[in-house]
Amino acid sequence: MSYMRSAERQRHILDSAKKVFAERGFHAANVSHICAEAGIGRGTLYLYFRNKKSVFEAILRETLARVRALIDSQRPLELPPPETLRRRDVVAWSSRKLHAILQAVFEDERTLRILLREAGGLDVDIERVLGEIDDGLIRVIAEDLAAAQRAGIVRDIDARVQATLMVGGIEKLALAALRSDEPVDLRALAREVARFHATGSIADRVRDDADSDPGRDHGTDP
Amino acid sequence: MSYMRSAERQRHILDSAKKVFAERGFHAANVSHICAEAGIGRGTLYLYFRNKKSVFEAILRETLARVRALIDSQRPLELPPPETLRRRDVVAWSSRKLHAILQAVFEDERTLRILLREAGGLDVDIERVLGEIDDGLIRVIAEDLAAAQRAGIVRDIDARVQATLMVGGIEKLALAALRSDEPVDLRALAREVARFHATGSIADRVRDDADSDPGRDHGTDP
Amino acid sequence: MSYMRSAERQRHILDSAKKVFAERGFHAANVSHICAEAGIGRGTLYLYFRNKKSVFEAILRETLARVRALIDSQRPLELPPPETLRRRDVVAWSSRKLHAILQAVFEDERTLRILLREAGGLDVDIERVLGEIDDGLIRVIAEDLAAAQRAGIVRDIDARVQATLMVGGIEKLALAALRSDEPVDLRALAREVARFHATGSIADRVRDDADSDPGRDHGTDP
Amino acid sequence: MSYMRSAERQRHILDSAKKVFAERGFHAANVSHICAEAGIGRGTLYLYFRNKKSVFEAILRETLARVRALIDSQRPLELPPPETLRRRDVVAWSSRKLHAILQAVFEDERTLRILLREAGGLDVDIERVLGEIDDGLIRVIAEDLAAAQRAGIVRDIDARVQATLMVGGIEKLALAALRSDEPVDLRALAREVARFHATGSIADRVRDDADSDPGRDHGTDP
DNA sequence: CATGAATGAGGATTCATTCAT
DNA sequence: AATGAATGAATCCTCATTCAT
Repeated sequence: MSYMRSAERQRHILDSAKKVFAERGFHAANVSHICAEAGIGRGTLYLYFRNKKSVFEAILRETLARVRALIDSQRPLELPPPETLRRRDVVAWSSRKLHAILQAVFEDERTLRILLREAGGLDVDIERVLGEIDDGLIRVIAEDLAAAQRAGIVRDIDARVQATLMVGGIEKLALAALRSDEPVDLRALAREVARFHATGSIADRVRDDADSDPGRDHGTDP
Repeated sequence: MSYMRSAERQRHILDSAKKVFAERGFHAANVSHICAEAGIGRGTLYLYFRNKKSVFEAILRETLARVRALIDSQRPLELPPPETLRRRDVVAWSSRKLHAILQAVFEDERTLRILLREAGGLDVDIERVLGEIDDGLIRVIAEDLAAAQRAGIVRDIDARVQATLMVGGIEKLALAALRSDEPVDLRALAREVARFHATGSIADRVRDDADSDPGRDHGTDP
Repeated sequence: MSYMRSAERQRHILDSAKKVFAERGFHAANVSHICAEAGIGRGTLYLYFRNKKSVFEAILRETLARVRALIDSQRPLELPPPETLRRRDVVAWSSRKLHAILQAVFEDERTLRILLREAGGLDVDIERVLGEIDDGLIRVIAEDLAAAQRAGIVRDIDARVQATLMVGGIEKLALAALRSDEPVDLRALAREVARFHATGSIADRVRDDADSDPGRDHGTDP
Repeated sequence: MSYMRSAERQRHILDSAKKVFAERGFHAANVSHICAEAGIGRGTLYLYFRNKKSVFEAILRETLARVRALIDSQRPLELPPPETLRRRDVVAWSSRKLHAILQAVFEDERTLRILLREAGGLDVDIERVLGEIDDGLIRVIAEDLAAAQRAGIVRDIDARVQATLMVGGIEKLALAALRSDEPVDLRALAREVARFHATGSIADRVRDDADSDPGRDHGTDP
């Protein structure tokens, strides 16, 4: 491969590496695989990255950077009074918001695959970055939830826990899709999660807690 | 190490391996580490297992076996009519149920750690087992949800998706705990998840979808 | 190669390595060369030594150990009064003494070759060991010289400098021999050096410094 | 780096290389280090030298050239009759002569360091040059010694062996100085060696070999 | 002439697995 | 059955050298 400007080439290597890491995982991916994919000599990679690990880290850091950009760009939401909204509006809005966030973070399916499959067992530096990505993503969602709480749209629950549950749920759905080699439709996932989390699963026929009849006390384990 | 009958010894190796895998992850764990932990010679391991991978697989298969046992032992739930229940009863019941399941599957923290951190990047056989565990766990929960739906206690939503979200959420919470080296309290996690999923997050002040004012339709993306 | 007891095998590897290092020098000697010479697999070497460098260091340390043993075994010499000796007796005695020392240190020609050819450019740890060997060898000789001084057999000169000169001289002669692929005859070298250092090179016809005519002072540089 | 004529630049590279080689030794010195020191691009070095080895060789050959110049410029010494000299005159003269030679050969401390530390373990071509330098240096000194012998100032000993011993001694002293990071004072070294070699170390109280009393036989260890 | 991006041969080292004892 | 010494395939990385610009 002929000359290529430095930044361009680094980008190219990163993309090739992303592909290889997504397909094989960190350990099964050899430096040789990456270089072959990038169409470069094995030594060339080391002009742009300190070692294999740092290529991987660079990929993760790009994602982390996107997450941070998201955090930085976040403005306190301007929300209408709850009385003017219907539940389906909230779900739709929340779904769109979620989708935007997911799209920004999981840019492409390869990134998604890498993030979902390399949960750990790697180097400690790498685990930290993975943790920060998780953390940032959860925080972004939690902040929107908190804003919605202040606006009276969302119940007064622990926003961070709620956000963690949403992220975990989404990732699990995505992982299932990846496992069956279906393409992952982030928009659909976002919609699904938004709906579930908004509505709750208990049927209306169940009585409200405030209801008079105390009945027998639940909650003791069998 | 003194005399030990074959089955006993295999058990012992498995436990030692579980400890080592939980601490270091599959790749960083050497056969030497495992044998040292088990107090046996390196050759001995190969009398009981075909290779390193199959030790790991055996650990996962034990978990899978527990999941399957759970599936097999599952009886269609006998549930009271929804009108006799209050929401908090449902949450409490669901929380207990969930906890029982999680406890059965994630036996001990080591297993949990292994399952959460080795999401992939490993061998294809191993990934399949991981997938089956996930699948089974989700199915068990989904079936209970379906039963609750039939009993009119749970809304008519996609039980499998709901179960997936719950599992994903729980695991994400657990992972966060593991990352900060806190012990994982499965009961607390189960309670949290049960509550969130039961109730939903939209505040009561938001109008019902059935409400008269049609307004313009929000939220359906083109 | 079949089983061999640990100490024996380490010895065997060390000998093979000594041969290879002597022939090719540290850098040109590959681990593969050493293992091929020893008739062992490449991994086996690492059961006995941490790495290539430490094999080399072990060889040097053996020599250092011999030097130290020499130092420890050194007893203050019992020497006859100088008046009972003739110069040739002193030379003969000194030559034998020197030879014994050289033989103890430079055990075999391989060791000699290694020590003479790897003067430096290597790792800092290794250079230190080389320095200590040099130092010890010089010290042993210097101590004998000092004893001879106390006995009035040797002039009152700086014993350490004298010893350094002797060692340097011997090594240079040996190196010249090695370069022309002659076998090194340590006994002959010792004799030569002993003679030169004993007698001095100025002819008798040169006047003694004590002689009357003071003349102008030659030789002290400004 | 600004414009520089070919010869000048080659000179500049050589000087930079000398510095780097002296500091790090041949193997630890990278082409990159040299080029960085010289302030040139890595490719440029190859316009002036065939490869890394030939840079090193060029440095050695410069020294060899100086040695040869010394040989060529050597005129048979005009020496006064020994009876007109005192021993201290001889030492002083010999010391100055030696110093002049050493200075011419070991031009600067860097050269000295390179020559002393890279005794071997390198390429065969390089070893030959090193051998020739040694050889030439010894020959120059030997020839002066021979002249002094002819003039009756120096005893009738093997001049070449004597010269080798002197060179070896000097180099060992120099090496010790280098090891302790002291600057090497060639003049002092020359003086020391001249003195030792002139005088010899046996005390006057030891009887002359010519003495009548046959005494006991020599050569048996005490 | 000068550059430095690109290259890939070469070498050290690790570690799962085998097998003689 | 148990061992652990021996193995060598596998892989990362360095760095002298080339060559397109």
